[in-house]
Amino acid sequence: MHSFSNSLILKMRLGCEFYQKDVLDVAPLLLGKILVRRFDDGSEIRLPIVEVEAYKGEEDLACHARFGKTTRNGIMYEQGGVVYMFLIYGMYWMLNIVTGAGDFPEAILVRGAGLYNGPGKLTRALHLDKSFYGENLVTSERLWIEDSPMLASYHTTPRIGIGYAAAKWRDIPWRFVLDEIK
DNA sequence: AAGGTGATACCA
DNA sequence: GGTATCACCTTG
Repeated sequence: MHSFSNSLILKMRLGCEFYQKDVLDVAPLLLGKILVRRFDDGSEIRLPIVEVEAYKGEEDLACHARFGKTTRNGIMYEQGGVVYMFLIYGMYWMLNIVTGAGDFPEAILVRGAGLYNGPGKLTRALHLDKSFYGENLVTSERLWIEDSPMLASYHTTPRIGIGYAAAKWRDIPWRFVLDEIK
């Protein structure tokens, strides 16, 4: 009875309904969920998500959609549950989870999972790159997120690396960080 | 404190 | 076509 529930609950992939809500609702819910990367050889890396940031709409002056829809950010306008990848500083691919019901650009940057503390280090460790642009987390065989019964507290701060944005958006506390377990 | 690195987006 | 701009990480 105990082992039964372990294997069922701990390996439950999140469905589209999880992602197709407001980005500010989904972002904190993502903390503690298990990011799973499956490689061609069948091996898997499973890491609890510990840090995320929300980017919401064209009026959010820190969001890539602030100048409207382009080829790069187009996937942000899709229904939640797909992946938005972009390259930054010529070296690092950023992993973003698109959320919402569609026709509105919003996504969550995954900044940390497991022991990987930066968004660039995480994608390097998981071998995530441009080929994951548009990947569907509900159906993909190589990348998805699983539910976790973990209960955890978190705190919020302003987002990182967006100093160019007007104060209102620079200071808004849309970074969500899992509290350390002591 | 600063440099490496390249896709994207904009202008022309 | 050219150029400015980055949701970073490492090294010193």
